[in-house]
Formats: sequence, C-alpha cells, structure tokens
Amino acid sequence: TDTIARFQRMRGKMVFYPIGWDDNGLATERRVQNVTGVRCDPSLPFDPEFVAPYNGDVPKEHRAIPISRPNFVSLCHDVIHDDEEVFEQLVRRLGISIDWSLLYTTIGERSQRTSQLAFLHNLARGEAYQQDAPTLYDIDERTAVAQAEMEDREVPGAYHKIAFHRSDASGDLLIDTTRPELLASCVAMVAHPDDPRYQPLFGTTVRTPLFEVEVPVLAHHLADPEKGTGIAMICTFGDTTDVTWWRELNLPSRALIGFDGRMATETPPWITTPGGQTAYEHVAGLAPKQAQRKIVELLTESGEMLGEPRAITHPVKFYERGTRPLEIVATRQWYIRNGGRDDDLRNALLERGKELIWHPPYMFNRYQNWVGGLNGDWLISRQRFFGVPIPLWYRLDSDGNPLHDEILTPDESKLPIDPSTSCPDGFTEDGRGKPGGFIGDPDVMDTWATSSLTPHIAGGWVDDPELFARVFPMDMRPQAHDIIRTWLFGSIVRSHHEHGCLPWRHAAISGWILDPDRKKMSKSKGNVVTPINLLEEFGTDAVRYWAASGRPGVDTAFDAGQMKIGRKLGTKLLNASKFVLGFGAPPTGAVPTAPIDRAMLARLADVVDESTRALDEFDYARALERTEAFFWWFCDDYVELVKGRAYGTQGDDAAHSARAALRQALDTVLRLFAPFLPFVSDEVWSWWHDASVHAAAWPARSELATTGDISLLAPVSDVIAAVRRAKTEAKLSQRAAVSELVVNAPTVALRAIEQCRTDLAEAGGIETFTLSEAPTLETFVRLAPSTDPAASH
RNA sequence: GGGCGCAUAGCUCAGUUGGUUAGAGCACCGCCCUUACAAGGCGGGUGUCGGGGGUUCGAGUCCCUCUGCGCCCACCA
Repeated sequence: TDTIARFQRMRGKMVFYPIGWDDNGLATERRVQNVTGVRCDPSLPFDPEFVAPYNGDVPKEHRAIPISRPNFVSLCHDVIHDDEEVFEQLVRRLGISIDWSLLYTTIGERSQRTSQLAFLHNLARGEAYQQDAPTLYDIDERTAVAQAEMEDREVPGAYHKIAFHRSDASGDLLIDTTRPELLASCVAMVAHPDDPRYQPLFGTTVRTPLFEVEVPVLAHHLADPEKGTGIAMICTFGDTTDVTWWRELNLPSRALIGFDGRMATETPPWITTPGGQTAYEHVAGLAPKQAQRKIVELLTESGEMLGEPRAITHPVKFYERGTRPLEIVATRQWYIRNGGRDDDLRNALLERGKELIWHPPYMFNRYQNWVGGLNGDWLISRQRFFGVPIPLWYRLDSDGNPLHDEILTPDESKLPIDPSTSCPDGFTEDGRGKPGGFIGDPDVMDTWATSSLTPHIAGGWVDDPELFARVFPMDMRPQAHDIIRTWLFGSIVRSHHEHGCLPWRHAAISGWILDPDRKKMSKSKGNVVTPINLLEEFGTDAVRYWAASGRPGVDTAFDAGQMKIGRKLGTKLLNASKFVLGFGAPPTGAVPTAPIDRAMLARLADVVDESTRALDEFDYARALERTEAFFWWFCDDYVELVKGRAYGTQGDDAAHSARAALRQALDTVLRLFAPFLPFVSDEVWSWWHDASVHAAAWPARSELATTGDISLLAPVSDVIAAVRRAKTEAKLSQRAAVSELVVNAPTVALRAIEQCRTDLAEAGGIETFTLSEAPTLETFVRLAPSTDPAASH
C-alpha cells in the first residue's frame, strides 16, 4: 500500500492515506482479561478507587476478578493505548508514509458517532431490524456471533444409535445422532418424503426414550436418506438444519440449553411422565458434554441405546476465536440486511462486486462465493462491553418489561451516546428501569459494523462534509484476502445502503505472510515472526524489498534470504551512487552523445514505462523486479564499460557524454526505487539534491534520450561476458590483458560492437581487437603471456 | 460436496496478449584484494516446465482431463 501511495504522490497526486487502529471488540476485552486478571460484571457498581491487580502474567486461578462495566471499559482504554503506541512506532519505522493527522480508532469518538449515525440511517430506511430468533451463540463469551465469524472445525464425535418407541407398539424406530444430550429437546422426527422405509410412518407419532414425549414423524426434503438411518430427530436446536425444519414445519420450541451453555435446571413442562421427569433430573444443570455422558449411561441402562457409540470426526461450527462449539439459543438481536434473505439485494450486492476492480481479478470469486452463500442477514449486536453501543432505548410497560417495538432513538446531533448513561428525549434518569419508563439497549455493535465504515470515519462523513465530498468514493481499498467476507463485504453493504455506490473503485488484495515452511502464522503454533527483529537485522529497506517482491494476492513465505538480497541492493545503490557522483556534475549543456550511452538511456526509458504501467495496475512486484534487473545490468556491464571514458581516457567530450548519461540514469533509477527503498534512495538523493526524492516527480520517458538503439546492448554485453569468461577460466585476474580479441558476428551485431569498440577495448584490456562478419556471434580471446605469479601482485 | 489458486533448476520464484536455444536470485564450486563496492566482483550446471490428450507452422503460455498441495465456502442427524 505504501509503495502505491508513494508512487502516486510522485506522480503529483494528493494522496489521502489514513490509518486506524481497530481496537474495539472482543479481542481487546480478552487481552484485558488476560493482562489484568479481571472480568466484566455489568451488575456491579462503578468503583472509582479500583486499580487492576496485575499487569501481565496473571496466575490462571486469578483470572476472573469481577469489576463493573465502567471500570472494565476504562481498563480496556489503558491497554489499547499502550499497544497502539507500540504499533505506531513499528509502522513509522517501516517508513509507511501515512498521514498521522488522520489517525482514528474504532472505539474513538468520531468512529462511534459515525457508526451510530449510519446505524440510525439503516434503521430509518428499514435496513436494520431486530428479531427474536434462534441464533448461533458462544456460551463461553456469552454473545451471539455472525456468520462471518464462524468457522468449521473437524472434531471427534460419535454416532449413537437410539431407539424411539412407536405408539402402536409395532417396534422401535432407530436413529443415529451425535448429540444424544439434546434428546429432551426433541420435537419431531424427519425423513425424506420419497423414502419408502419411512413413508408409512408419516403422520404417526413416536415416543422419545427416557423422557417419554410423543413426537410426530414428518417429511422434509432436507432429510438425507444416506445419512445415519435415514431418519433424524429434530431438536431445538442442535444445528442450523434443525432451525430450518423448526421454521418450515412449524414445530414448537423446546430449548433447554441456556445462555450459560447448561441444561435448564427445572424440568421442562413438556416432560409429563414421572419416568421422564426422573430422567431429566439427572441431566438438569449439566454442561452439554456432561449431559451427553449421563444420557448415554441412562440409555445404556434402559437398553434404548443399541451397541457402542461409533467414533467419527465431523465438522462442527465454532466461533473463530472460541474453544467450545457454538450452541443455538433463541435471543433478540439486531440485524442489517445484506442480501442473505433477499435475492434482489443479494443480486445488487453481487453487481457491486462486479463493478469493483479487483487486483488480482480472481479474488472476485471469493466475494461471489461468499455473497452467494449467505444464509441470513448480518447479525450486528453483541452481548459485550467494549464496543460502540447500539444507540437506542425501549419503553417499559406498566410492569416494567421492555416493549421492544417501541424504540426510542436519540437526536443525531447528540451522537455518540451510551444509552446506559444518557436518557431519551422526554425522559429523565428517574424513568430508567421503572414501569412506564425506559431502558437502554444493553448491547454493543459488532466491530465490523464500525470497521465497515472506515471510509466514512477517515473521510470525515460526520464532521467534515467538504473533505468527504473530495475523497469519497475512494480509489483503493488495501487488505488481505481473508477479510473479503467481513471488511470488504461489510463496507460495500454499508456504502450501498447509504450512498448507492461502491466505497472505492479498486480493491488491492494482498496475501498472507507465511512462516518459512509456508504455514499460516498463529500464536497457538508458536511460529509467529514479529517484524521488529528483522528490521534491526536487515534494515527497513531490506524488509520492504522482501515484502514488495511478493506478488499481489499471493501468500509469501517469510524469507530472510530475500531480505539479504534487499540489503545488498541498498548497499549497491550507495556504492554506485558514490561512484557516479564522484565525477562531479558535467558541464552545463553536456548531453549523452555516445551510442552506447544513448542506448542505455533508451533501455531505461522502457523500464520507466514498464514500471509505471505495473504500478498503475497495482503490480508493485513487477515494477520492482524490472527496475532491479536494469540496475544490476547497469552496474555490471554499462558502468564497467564506460568507466575509463568517464575518467577522461577518450577526451573531454567523450567523458562528458558518459558522465551525463551516468547522472541521468542514477537520477531516474533513484526515483524508480524511491517507493520501495525509501531510506537509501532518499539518502543518496540528498547527496546532490536539496528536496527529498519523495517530493520529486516520478520519472517520465520524455526526460531520457529515447532515440538510442537498444539493440546495441546485447552484443556488447555478450562480448564483455566472453572476455570475462576467458580470464576466469584461465584463472587470471579481470585486470589481465588480452593480447588479441577476435569477434565474428552478423552485420547488425558487428555494427553495435564497432560503435563501442573503444570502450570495450578499455574495459577488457584488449590490445588487438579484430572484427569480422559471420552468421553467428563467436569470440576468440587470446590472453597476454602469463607473467610471474609473484609479480602479479 | 462447491469454488478458487498453485505445480518451472536442490530452494524461493520470474516468464505480460502463443514466437529464436526456458530465465533470475539463493545455495554450492572455482577464481579475483580491481581505483564505487571483499558486508564486494567475475565465472560455472542442473530442467521429462506435475502426468496424459488436443488446437496450432509453433505451447511453459490456449483448451480438455487426471494427480498432488493450499486456501475459501458449505446442511453438526
């Protein structure tokens, strides 16, 4: 991103380059819990005297000191403040040319205002709505999570074959289940409508084992005849298919797992037989795993489980940061429409994705895949503490119960607000929680609900309309491929709703940095490499060189070898510059006249074109590679060839041509390298310019002699290489003299060599240089009679 | 199960719309203290371009197919 920003700045653009720390949300809460040993209990009162007991290294047994929400939030602010200073130091050291005056944080005041305002707009237009529905819920964090935050993990499980009793006593109905602990939540049985094995049973009922509840046998096309016994028990709720069946078959809700992740302690009313009630007492209050063991034990005793559990591994949904499987709990949550339940919106958002210019283009497939696969709207409410509050209150009825349909919204001018400490218009604090009064929404918004507005936050949507008009929609969103479904998609959703357009024209999608074995870095694997040591060992330019050599979108393995090359390149730039500048400035008006000088500059002009084109297409890696290849050729062949002439061996005019060409080339090359190696290029630039190279204009073909004949260069390089090879093979120094060089070559090559004959002769130490025509280029090198080895020193 | 990407020298990777004999760096070996650079320079070889088939005058490049690896997604009975 920085390379692109520096390039565009050199082209004369005003680059709007903000940065933000995404510090709100669960990641911060967890870090605070781990570092300070506290946990938030919103029922506690604020304690102004509270001091965190630890600062890092909290003993495990002390990790749950309960503190009030205001105390907790204050601790979060302290911790992120320290972390963000470290981040800033690192980013500055990387030479990222961010405009630090544009720094924002997602928990900051402007972000909160932006996030709440956008939400209220969504609410007013009907794009935000609340719903009481089964929701995927993390029982450890005690919060709902969105589809984008879930992942499947392969975990061990087991099929349990369980017998349900037919009401007509004609025998048992067998099912396979991995979750026998949900047996008490069973509301129906389901098989495929075309399955002849179960067709006779549709419309009848069976009795659940242990709990003795009568449940109907139903047909639904989602039931898979191939899975298990072909008939499944529907529980509220074991998985998302259960939710579908529950909704589409109009089944009752018999949820038993609560927000604490445990089975309800009281025996539910639908279990009516004494035997069933006794069975439930065994599992009341247990966590799912304990309950499963108990149920298996009971079923085994009663003979209703057939055989042993059969171990399998199967995919189970987890919160991406969680450790236990998600449960499905019925809760009231806020959603923003994202096309997951509305084909028109889904198609409109797919169209937005097509409008966006993706770099690399195939990354669009991930977007399409994600949008096409959405199975619900975007759940944005979180039962957490350190986040942007949902800016709403609800009226309370005469019994003090919230009326969720009677929403009280704040005036936009008062944003941001915290509904737990401020009150709605027309009310006073006295009315909080009282019958006929009001209550604030206790939840905060998902961090992506705020991050999806980063163009608005950075661009001053809420407080600087003039700036916003100039920068929105933006040119480019830089980000990695793993957050296309969250950051990128969320941003498009919000911009589509708010403005009816894309938030930016281009998406520059980067890959990941992998560990040296090409594995994703992760804390749990312990293979994380933090950049600070690399910066110390190799220098910033070298680390940037490595980073820029990874092509857009491609994952790049951490590679110290690549950084060594980057460091070598920087050193070479210093040395070559020292040499070129050592000749002093050529006289005013001196221009490159020698054919080889002009040819070199013509090649450089091509490199300028190619690099410019590549950077215009966000292909920084190609731009760097072409510049680098030119530069090494320039040092190895061109400089060696013209060195003598530049010193003046062929007279002043010839020297001035070489010196002017060397300077022009260096001047251009430094600017081509500036976006990649900002430190070394600026250092060298400062040796002969007043302003920074980063304020210089990006080079253009028109600055360089473009009439040079590039075809001169290859034959000349071939001859140089042949002479060097001969000396090396003879184990002689490159200074050794060549008594005779014969070059046979086709006319075109011959003419090229002829034009730099003197330079070649000087560079190679050639005494007699004979050219003659031949179909292909051949060289014969006769070395001078060997001298006494001792004397060669 | 669906989608996407990758597969080129021992390693990391270029190879832009098909076009001479497939390249670079690293690593390895040898030589050279050379006046910009010894934290350097010069030189050296190694390829069934994953397998098979096709289109074409011509394929690393385009098409089909298979294999392997990786990532993203998906409905947990």
